[in-house]
Amino acid sequence: MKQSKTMELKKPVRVSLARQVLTAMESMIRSGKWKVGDRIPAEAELARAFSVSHNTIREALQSLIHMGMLEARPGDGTYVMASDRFAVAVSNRLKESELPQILEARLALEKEIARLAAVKRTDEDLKELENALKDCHGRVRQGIEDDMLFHAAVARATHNPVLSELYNVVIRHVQENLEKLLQEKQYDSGAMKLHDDLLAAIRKQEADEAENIIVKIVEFDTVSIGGAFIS
Amino acid sequence: MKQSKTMELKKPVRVSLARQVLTAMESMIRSGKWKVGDRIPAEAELARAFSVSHNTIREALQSLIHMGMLEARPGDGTYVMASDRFAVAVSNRLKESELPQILEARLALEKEIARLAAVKRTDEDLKELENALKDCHGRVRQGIEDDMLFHAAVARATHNPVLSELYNVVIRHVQENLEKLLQEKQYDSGAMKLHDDLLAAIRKQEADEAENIIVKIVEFDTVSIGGAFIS
DNA sequence: TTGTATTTGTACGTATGTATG
DNA sequence: CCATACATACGTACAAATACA
Repeated sequence: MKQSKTMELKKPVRVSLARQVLTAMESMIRSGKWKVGDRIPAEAELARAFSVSHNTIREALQSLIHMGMLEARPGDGTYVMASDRFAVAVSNRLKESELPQILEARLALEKEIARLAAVKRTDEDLKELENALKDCHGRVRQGIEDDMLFHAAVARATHNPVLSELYNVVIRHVQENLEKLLQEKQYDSGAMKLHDDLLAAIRKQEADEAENIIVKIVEFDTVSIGGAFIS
Repeated sequence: MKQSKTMELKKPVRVSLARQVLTAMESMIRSGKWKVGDRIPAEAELARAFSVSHNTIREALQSLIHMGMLEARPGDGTYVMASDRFAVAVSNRLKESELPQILEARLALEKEIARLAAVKRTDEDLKELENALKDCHGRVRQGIEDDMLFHAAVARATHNPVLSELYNVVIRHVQENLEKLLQEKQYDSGAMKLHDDLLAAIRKQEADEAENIIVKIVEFDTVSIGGAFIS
């Protein structure tokens, strides 16, 4: 009875000061003016800079803190912890999920990403994929990290930010779990040849083939994790 | 040099009052004590209820407001707008995305969801799917809404909350776009027979068949939207 | 070890704008 | 037009935690 009286009109004409400060700070972070790890100016200084009160600054800061983009350290300062609220929110959700569920989500995204990359890749994408794969072959030690970068490059080749951003968050969690489980054990990706095959399929723009290869790659990672669990 | 002085120890012993209030409020919303659409108590009342200051309450409220779970209406009150911060964050990200990209994400999720539902469905899941499909056949008018509920039931049958929660957000955006584009036009889902086929495939636990059917269903929706765009 | 400055955390009070009846 | 209730904003003060000399 109260919400839709005259009409279901939105009237965001009025934007609170705290929200203005919040968006200003968020854009400072997104633009890189405040980088991850930086300590931002003290509340009093920000209040002077924005010409608003201490409490207004505090409201904006607390919002960013609660959503995980900033961290306040009493007696020290306030530090930038992340640069993307979407990634933070998805990451927090994944943290309270089981690994098998995350791996299923990864497979869902990765299969379609492989297909789309094969269909939509440009010549520039191919260059980047070749470079990423070269890094994989070069270093044996940091296999997992380079492996992730190659997959991220494939995701970028879909030219679909929704899919690639989502995938990046998911694959980061998978990577962290892989690192925990296979600490000393050489990663040594037996999937290395499969990566060459994947690049070849994407180059030929063969979607079905790309998907089949990705399935094998993900299966490889999955049994690695599963094996580490059992043994 | 500053963050890891003695050790990289976490010390979550100290939890700010505002954060305690925030989590308390968030659990009130998640638990359903504060439902979507409800007006929550005034700030002064909350301050008394939680035995904290007006500003502390305000900090917690503003955080929930800024992340989209609450909405403050001056001279009126504060209302609950959403019940899940993860869903809100994903939804906000989708709002600034193009429909084709959202549809690609939907296809990625839906294909794997169909496979997993076929593999993992229980007899209880089958019951729910049959009921949801019955509703689809019953009403012709609200085709889109019931259609969405059936797909949501399929997602639930995967028993993977990550996938199903993500899918629910995505499909809601697709639905809203469908409704906008096909307002008066009867939805009349030519995909209706396909839904029967999908249920049959899930019943037989045939993953490949379920995936193939889902691809056809999504294609149907996609051309509906595309056609509406062109004409 | 001690003390001091800095910074965040908590709290109260006050004034103003805005919607409702 | 007035009274009420609520949100918004500011100012101030002090407490607690940390850094650094």
